[in-house]
Amino acid sequence: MQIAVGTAGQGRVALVDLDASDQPIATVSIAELPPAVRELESHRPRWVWGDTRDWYPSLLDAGIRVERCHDLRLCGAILGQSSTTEAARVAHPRPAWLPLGPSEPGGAVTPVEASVDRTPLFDFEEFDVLQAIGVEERTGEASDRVASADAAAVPVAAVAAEYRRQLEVVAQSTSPGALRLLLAAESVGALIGVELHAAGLPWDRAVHERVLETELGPKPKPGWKPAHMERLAAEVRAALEAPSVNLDSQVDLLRALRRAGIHVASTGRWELKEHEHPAIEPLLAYKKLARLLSANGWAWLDEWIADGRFRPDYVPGGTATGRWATAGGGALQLPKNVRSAVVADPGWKLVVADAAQLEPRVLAGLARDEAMAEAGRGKDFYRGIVDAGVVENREQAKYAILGAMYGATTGESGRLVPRLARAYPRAMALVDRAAADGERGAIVTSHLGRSSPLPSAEWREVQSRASQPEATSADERRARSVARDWGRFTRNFVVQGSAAEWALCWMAALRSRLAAIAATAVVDELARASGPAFERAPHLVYFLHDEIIVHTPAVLAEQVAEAVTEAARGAGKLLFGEFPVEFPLDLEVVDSYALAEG
DNA sequence: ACTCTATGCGCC
DNA sequence: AAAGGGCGCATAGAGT
Repeated sequence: MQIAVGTAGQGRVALVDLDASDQPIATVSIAELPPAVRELESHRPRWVWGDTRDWYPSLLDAGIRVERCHDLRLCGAILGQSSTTEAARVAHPRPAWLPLGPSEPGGAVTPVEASVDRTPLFDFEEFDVLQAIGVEERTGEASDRVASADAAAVPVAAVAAEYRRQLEVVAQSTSPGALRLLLAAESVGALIGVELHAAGLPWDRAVHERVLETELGPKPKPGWKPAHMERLAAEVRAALEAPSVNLDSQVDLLRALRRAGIHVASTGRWELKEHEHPAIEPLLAYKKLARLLSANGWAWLDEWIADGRFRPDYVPGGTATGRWATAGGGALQLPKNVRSAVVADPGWKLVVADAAQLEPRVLAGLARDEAMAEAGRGKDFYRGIVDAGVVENREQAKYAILGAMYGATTGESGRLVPRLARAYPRAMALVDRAAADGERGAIVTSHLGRSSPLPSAEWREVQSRASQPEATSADERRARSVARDWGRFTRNFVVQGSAAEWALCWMAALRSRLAAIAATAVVDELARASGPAFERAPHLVYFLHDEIIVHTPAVLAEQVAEAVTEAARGAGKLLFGEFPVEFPLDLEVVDSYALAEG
C-alpha cells in the first residue's frame, strides 16, 4: 500500500491510495491527521510526501511512528543528479515545485562523458529491498494532542504525479535495483533525522556545567571572560611583552607574535606548535578554552539543552556525498571533552557503536578487491595490511590508506601509496579512475547511484582558458591545480558517498530491529523526556557518519547490542552481497558517552 | 545595523 | 609527526 499525503485546499489534508483510484480515501483537518495515519499505519503503507520535515514531526508529537516513506524532495535530488538516470530524466523532467538538492546545478549544463565502467554489482533485483529496509513497528500510545503541522502546500495530486514520475525514472535508469535501495534508505534517513530531533540526546546539564567550571573557572558575569582564560591571557601578554594584545583578534595576535620574534604565517595551532617560546604554551591553552567557551559554553547550554535533551536539527543528505549535515547546535562536532554530559536516563543505557575503518572497507567492497577485503578480515584493518607484508607498521598502513583515499602526493603518506597500489591494484584503480574523471570535469557515482556535482562554471572557465592557444603558463598551472583539487574531491566522493550509503542501510536495518524488540518488550522505566513516541522503546539518539548511539532500557541493552551488530552485517550484505568484506564494530554498553572512547 | 568573507578549529 | 576529502560554527573585520 502506498499513500500520498498532500493538501486539499481550505487547510485540509488529502490521503490518496496510489494503488486504487485518485479519489482520496480520506480528507481531514491537520488535527485529524494523526489518528488517520495511526489507523492506516496498520496496513504498513509507504507514505509518500513532499518533505518528511513537513509531516512527520507532528505525528511523532502525537506518539505515532511510521515504518516507511518516500521523501520526494530527497529522492528527487538524487534522481536529478544520478548518472544512472541521464536518459530517463530527459523523458521525465522534474516539476518546478520540487526544490533542488544540495549538489544539483541550478542551470543547464552539459555533462562530460565519464568512464563509467561500473563493476558488476551485486544483483539488487534479487532482494526485496522494501522488506530488507522495513520490518515491523508498532509503538506509540493514544494521544489526543492536536498536531500543528506546517506542511508545505503541495496538492495531493502533485504528490501522486511526482511519485509516479520518480518511479518511472527509476525503472528507466541503468541501475534500477541499486537506485531503489538508495531511495528507500535515503527516505528512512529522513524519518530517522526527524526522530533523532524528537527523541533528543540525553544530556546532563550538571555534568556539563562541572566540565565548564573545571576547565574555565566559575561562570563569569555577562561581558566578562572566565577566570582561567584571563589568567592565561595575562601570561601570554607578559611573555610577548604586548600588554594590550587582543588574543581573540587574529590580526592583532599575529602582529604581536612577530614583534616577539615568533615568525609565523598564521595563528593556527599547527604552526604555533613548531615554535619554542614561553608564550606558545599558554597561548595554545587559551585557544583551547576559547573554543570550548564559544562552541559549547554556558550560552550553548542555554540555547540547546532543554528537558535534559540535546535536540539538534539533522539534515539527512545535506552534503554532496550524501553524508548528513546539521543546522545549528554543532551536533556533528561534539568535542570529546563534553561527551561526559551525554548520560543515559535512570534505568536506561547507551549502546555506543562505530564502524571500524569504514571507508577502506567500503572501498574494498566497491572495487571488489579480494586482497584488500582479506586484510580487513578481523577487527583491525591496518594490522591486516601490515600482516600482509605491504608496509612495516600500523601507522604506515593508516597513512597509506588515507593517502590513497584522499589523494596524497607528498610526504610520507604519498610515498607509501605506491606500495598499496601494488598490493591492492583493484581498489587503487577505482579511486584513481574517480580522480581522473574529476580532473576532466566528469561526474562520478557512488555504489548505489548518487552522483557528484559538476564543477562550477568558474572551474570550467579556468580549464577552457588554459586550452586556448594564447594561454600563458600561469593559466596552465592554475588549470592543472584546480583540476587536481577537483580530482581529489571526486576520488574521495566515491568512497565517502558509498560509506554514507552503508551507514544509512545500517541505521535503517537497526531501526527495524529496534522496533521489533520494542514490540515484544514491557518497559518499566520510562524516558519521558524522549517524548511519547520513544519513551518506552529503545531508540536512536545520535548519528555521526559511522557511529550511532541507541538509548535503551537497561534490560534490553544486550538485545540492542546484538541488533546493532546484526544490522551492520545486514548493511554489508545489502550493499555487497556475498562479497567477503566485513564491517566489525567497536561497541560498548555504557551510562555515559565519555566512557565509550574506543 | 546588517551582510559577507576569512580564519581557526571541532568532528568524521 | 607525517596529508587531505567532507562539513558547521563562532568571531573579527571589512564592506554596504
